Amino acid sequence: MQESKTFESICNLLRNHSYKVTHQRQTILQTFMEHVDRHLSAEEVYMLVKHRDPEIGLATVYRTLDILAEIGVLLKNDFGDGRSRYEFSRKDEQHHHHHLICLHCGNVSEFDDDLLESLEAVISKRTQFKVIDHDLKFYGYCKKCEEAL
Amino acid sequence: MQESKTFESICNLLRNHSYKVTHQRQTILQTFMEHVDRHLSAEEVYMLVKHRDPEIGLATVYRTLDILAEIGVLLKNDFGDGRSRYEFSRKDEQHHHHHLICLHCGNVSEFDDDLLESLEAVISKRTQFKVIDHDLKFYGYCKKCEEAL
DNA sequence: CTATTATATGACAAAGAGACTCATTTGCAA
DNA sequence: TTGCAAATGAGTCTCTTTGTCATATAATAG
Repeated sequence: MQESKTFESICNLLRNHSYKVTHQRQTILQTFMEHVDRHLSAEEVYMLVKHRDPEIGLATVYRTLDILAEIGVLLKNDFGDGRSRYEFSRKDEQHHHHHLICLHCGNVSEFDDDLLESLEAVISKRTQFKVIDHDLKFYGYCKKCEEAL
Repeated sequence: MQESKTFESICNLLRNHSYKVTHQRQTILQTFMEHVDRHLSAEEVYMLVKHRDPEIGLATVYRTLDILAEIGVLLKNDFGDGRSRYEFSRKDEQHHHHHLICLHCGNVSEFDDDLLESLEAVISKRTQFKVIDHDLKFYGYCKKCEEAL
């Protein structure tokens, strides 16, 4: 079935795709796994990684995140704040979740729903567009900010 | 009711917001209105505007588009191609349309639907997030590209 | 119609994310 | 252990967008 995303399994995934498992990639992956809850940008990962190994360069972080996204470990998101943000992809999800983006603090939370499946079908029927994927974002205010305002 | 978006009405809208109606802004607006069908980027508008008045600077185009978006004439979109793209906002639309983005040619078409209204209600009920706006994009292949592939 | 003034403009610099370059280093297979 | 393709780090470069500032110009008052 679905292979659980352990550190080791991801290293194997890299090898299966002919990518070398360098210590930089391991450090970046490890760091990322310690912050699954957040939607980190490359720069943020870089900062966190620096603690563990100050030798790692920013370009390597960019390259590694790209690769992890390419082999399906991470998802690259654009929340409109001018930088890409990554999250672990949960392949077990049929249709990925939607994001709730706070206009005040920028925090991103998630929401599961499969309403879009039916909408994709409607689109295919009504238009000539073959839908492959979708991206749904909600903008508003998280509880904390809503209360503070 | 809803004021129709004529050139003149937009000029008045500018004045109402204490913006001057300069000849540059008029040229940019006029140019934009001749391409309502497309989702132009600042650079593209700049190119088109150059024909009419080669003196207009790129910064002015950026500033004007920003202003037009701010006063509700245009909508600023992010289709993930690394630049903002503008379209006329149709205030008469309760809930704005969604975009169908072709992964091959990059062309953007539109799709109307109000399914999201109910989804926003569900979110408000199930989470503590106060939804203000949403953004739904579908990625896939337009008819032309689908046939060509 | 002219003077006044705050706003807008154009040219250019600069910011910021991210991709590219290339000499050096390093997994890893033989 | 060796060989080499792949990866790395440092720096440069690109691209979109914003900032700066001296000059120009709408809108307004007179």
